[in-house]
Amino acid sequence: MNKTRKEIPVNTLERMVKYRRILDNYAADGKTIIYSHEMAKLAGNTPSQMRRDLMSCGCAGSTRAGYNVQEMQTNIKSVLGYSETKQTILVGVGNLGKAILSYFSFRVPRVQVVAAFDVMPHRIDRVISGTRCHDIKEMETIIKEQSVTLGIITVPREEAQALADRLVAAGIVGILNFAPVTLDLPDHVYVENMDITMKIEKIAFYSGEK
Amino acid sequence: MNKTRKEIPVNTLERMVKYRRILDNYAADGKTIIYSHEMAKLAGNTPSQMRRDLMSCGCAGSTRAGYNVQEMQTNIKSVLGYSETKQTILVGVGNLGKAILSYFSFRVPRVQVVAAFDVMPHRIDRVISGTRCHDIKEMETIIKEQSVTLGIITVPREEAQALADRLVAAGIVGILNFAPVTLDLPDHVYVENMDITMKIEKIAFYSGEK
DNA sequence: CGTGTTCTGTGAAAAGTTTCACAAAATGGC
DNA sequence: GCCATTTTGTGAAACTTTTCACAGAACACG
Repeated sequence: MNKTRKEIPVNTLERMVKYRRILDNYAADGKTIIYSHEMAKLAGNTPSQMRRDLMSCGCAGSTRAGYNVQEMQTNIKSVLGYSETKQTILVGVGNLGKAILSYFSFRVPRVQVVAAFDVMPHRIDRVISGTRCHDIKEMETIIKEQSVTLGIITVPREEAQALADRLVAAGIVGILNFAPVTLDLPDHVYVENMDITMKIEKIAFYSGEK
Repeated sequence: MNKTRKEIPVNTLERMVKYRRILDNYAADGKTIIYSHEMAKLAGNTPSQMRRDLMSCGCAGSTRAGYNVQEMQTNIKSVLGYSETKQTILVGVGNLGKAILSYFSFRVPRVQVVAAFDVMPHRIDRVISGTRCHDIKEMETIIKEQSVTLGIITVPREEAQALADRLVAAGIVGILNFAPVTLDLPDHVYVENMDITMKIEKIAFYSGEK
């Protein structure tokens, strides 16, 4: 799509989101410059990795004077594509779904959750953290009407694949999947899995070994 | 700790958890052997990566006859350390905390959530998915009494660092952090962050580009 | 205006991970 | 029992990511 984008290493991109957050807080304190070692401390990595990452997004610091916070913010936001907003829906308004709705309502700039869906009658037509929950029957209609491109799946495992198929058929091209299954979808759909189980097992594995 | 463990690449380890899940389902269908390409299909990766990963955990297949499912299950469980159970607590019983409690109550074999904690009086002494929520004042006591080593943080961002410090002071050595901050903790503590924001921004970035 | 110090930017090495490609083994059909 | 086929196991190549190490720029201070 954009030349610059393609060149950014995946891992760097993941960290970039974190950097944006750090810089927002840092700037809120009225600070205007920051050194790579300060940022590394805040981000939990090394100064030299910070500098590489900043290079990737076209941030130039100046020797001895560090990096200009505002310029970095602008660059990072431009790299992450903050100029365009992506319409998003969430399906499955259980505890997890609700938690995520409250998360997104005020924290993710470029992603707008336009609607939520569920099958349970008692959830339908309620508004959670500013997002209305609709009957899942209306899903395809709303996706089309509002040009929704991203979907968040927070339904039980058994229902995830069928739901994902429906989302893709309706035109969704990016999915955040919280169900513990591997979704089998066409190549043009970008899927990320949030595997809570995996993370906790990883901690169980590595903790107490250092 | 264990010689075999150290040699397993991090990424392979992450996938191992997924493999366990896949094999559990696969075995439940009464199947006893599986080929690397079948498993790759189920796991969403390539046959050759599968074979490498299986090598790392000491699984040997036999030419033309594939891998023995039960043997793989045993090996993976032994690599992941399923013989010992780790005591875990969760702090912050909001929507996210509740969602995670229901997740863990029946899905993660080696990790046992022994207690939850919150500050809100209306949450205290309630039982969520089999786990009792206690007053956070009792936290240190329960950690010590029950030899808890892992902690899951699902409190608001502002409270996360102070909470993490308390957990570490009480003896916790592994933390799963859902708050969108970088925790600053001693080296001996293993921390994993679940950064929901990051994942959705990543999807927004990559989707629609393939 | 010169010297010492503290930064950045970056080539190059190192470390980590995935993919390729093919030999060797096992199976089934004939 | 032999040939064609399928599948594993694995060296080696390719690729990705991190770390090292240091030249050069900028500033502070005398």
